[in-house]
Amino acid sequence: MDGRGKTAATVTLAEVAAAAGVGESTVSRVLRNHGSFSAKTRDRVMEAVNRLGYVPNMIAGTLASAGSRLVGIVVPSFSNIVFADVLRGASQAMEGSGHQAVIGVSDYDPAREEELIASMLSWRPAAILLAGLEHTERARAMLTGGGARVAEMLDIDGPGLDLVVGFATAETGRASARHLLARGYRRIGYVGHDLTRDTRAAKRLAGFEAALADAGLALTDRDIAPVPSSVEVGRDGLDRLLARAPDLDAVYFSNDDMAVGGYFLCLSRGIAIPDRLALFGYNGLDVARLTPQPIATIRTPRVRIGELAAQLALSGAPAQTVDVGFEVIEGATA
Amino acid sequence: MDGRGKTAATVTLAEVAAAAGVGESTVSRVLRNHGSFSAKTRDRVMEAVNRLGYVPNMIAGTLASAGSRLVGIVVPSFSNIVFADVLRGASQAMEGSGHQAVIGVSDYDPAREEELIASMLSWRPAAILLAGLEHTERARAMLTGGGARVAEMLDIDGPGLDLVVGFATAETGRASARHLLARGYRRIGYVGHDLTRDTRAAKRLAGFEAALADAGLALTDRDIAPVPSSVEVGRDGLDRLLARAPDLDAVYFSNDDMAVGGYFLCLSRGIAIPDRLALFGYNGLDVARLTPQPIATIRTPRVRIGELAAQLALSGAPAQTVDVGFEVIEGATA
DNA sequence: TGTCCTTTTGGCAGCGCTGCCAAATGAATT
DNA sequence: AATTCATTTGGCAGCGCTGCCAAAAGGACA
Repeated sequence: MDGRGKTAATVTLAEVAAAAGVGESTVSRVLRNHGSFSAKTRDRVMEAVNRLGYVPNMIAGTLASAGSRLVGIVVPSFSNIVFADVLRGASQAMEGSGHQAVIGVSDYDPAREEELIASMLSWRPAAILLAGLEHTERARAMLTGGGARVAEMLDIDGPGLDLVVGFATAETGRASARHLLARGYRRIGYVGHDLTRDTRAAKRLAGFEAALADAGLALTDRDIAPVPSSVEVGRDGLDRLLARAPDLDAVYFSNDDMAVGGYFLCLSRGIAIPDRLALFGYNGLDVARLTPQPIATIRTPRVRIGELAAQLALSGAPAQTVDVGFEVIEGATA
Repeated sequence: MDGRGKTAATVTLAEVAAAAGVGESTVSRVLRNHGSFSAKTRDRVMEAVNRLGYVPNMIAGTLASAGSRLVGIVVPSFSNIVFADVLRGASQAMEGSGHQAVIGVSDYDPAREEELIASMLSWRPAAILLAGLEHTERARAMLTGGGARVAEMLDIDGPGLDLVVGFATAETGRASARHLLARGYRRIGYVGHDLTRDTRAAKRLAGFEAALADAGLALTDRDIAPVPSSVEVGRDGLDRLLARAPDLDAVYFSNDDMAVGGYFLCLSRGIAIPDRLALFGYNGLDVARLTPQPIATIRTPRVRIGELAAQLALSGAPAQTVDVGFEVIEGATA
């Protein structure tokens, strides 16, 4: 009554063994290419496998051998290209090694992340990959249980649970500020999105402000919308900001989506970039590189991060923190 | 020697049962809130669960009960927002119902998709969600096995295996052509990306050309780059196309990323839109809606498609094809 | 207090596979 | 032909959980 009609009786390894006239363990060895068996036996087994359309049952295999080939990945969002890139890298690394990704979306909610971690752990994954270092107390406790390797990605500003692969998040904010200061900008504003959820954006801003403070300056004004980042939010945020502080000479955006929105606003309004107003983003997004004036931003090796995290976690590397660095893209908007 | 040290001995249900002084099946019933048990028993069990930090083993549970709570999803790419949206919708629908997504990326390669389907099937998923209707013969055969529900998403132009949720792909191309024709454009070009891999883009173009043919017209020229779509490829494609056919009055792009690239080229070159050249995209992307002139495009309910596909597949709905439709966005570039 | 029915509980046989061990087979050597 | 050693093979006990069934414990009522 649940629509999952078991019409085609599932073929089991035992049936394959019977059909091939060999023992179960022999079939198992052949299928996993593990242990020794004669060429003749292998052919007999493979013939039976193909004839019966046998599909191995990983569930049973995993239970018997303890240790699955699943890798749990929890990201805050699918829509943000940052996580898409990280996932792509991780997928690449898992390809071939026979691992499968079980993916969950936390929607930037630590409680939801905790839930997802709990249910992933119940699949006894070989590793769990997470974004950032901030997790609930209970999540940390579950993760420290020791069952699975843990890799925290993107941010290395703090202590990790096991593997940490990323870059110095606050430092990207500092670097952005230094870039603007070096170019002579002094009346600097900030346009951002929900910082309580996006803790890494908050860390960037903190770094940015720290660098300003080092130069004896402070943000002239800021506009922070309590919603997820988007092109639209960036555009409207800059609009509001300029209404309040028309004499800004530069704006730091919480990321490139936001900055592109700001850029579009300037285009529409005929605001000269960078002479009248400089823009600085974050992420090194494709679209931000291809606007008529490439947007000044910071590029981070996201695909590499996902790849490296998966690689290290699955290869049994010792607990460590890897700094993959970042790169300031000068662009033409600052 | 593989780094997956089982330091913390895994707590089993039997241990919880012993600690709580009840039988195993009682613990199982309490944990799944299934069957009957007294409030007192429940408290005793939960206390033991929390004290021991018990994490249920889904692998064992699934094996015992036959029928997993995993849902396999194969998408062509992570980077394309289309699939990110579909995944988001599917995730939403699975949330709460206790299902987990096992996700694989085929990179638009049917052979790779087949491999992924095979390995997902070995996890005995409750359902498999796929993009499009084109699959290898062997993939179709495996899917028809009956073990899992199948939902093919995004495209409904053809026969499906089980559930099909999407819209008429070729018709989107037709609608785009009709829109341009109705506005009086006659010298129309096409800028596209690798059509052998992206079969849905090919179907759109076929529909577009069919509608032109109905009006006694044909594409004036086309530029098809044998690479994945991107803003850059769209920009460069339009550049080449205009070099060859400077008198075009409108261009149809394979999608919005490409169209945004074309739009940026026009901005840089000072090409007046839409008077000198009209642009038409596909996808209804956020960024395309927010350019100074919103790009004419077609919006498809992608999140809804993922959501509906997962919903139907997991609720045991009968095999069917659902047309969720699409919408022409007039924009300001055509 | 005894009877009957409902609710609650525990025991245990699998689910399909792998890992271990012992047995069988074959090849090489005396 | 007998012995030794390496290779190949099969049997079977779990892995941790669920589903079934029978047994125990309560409750209602006579």
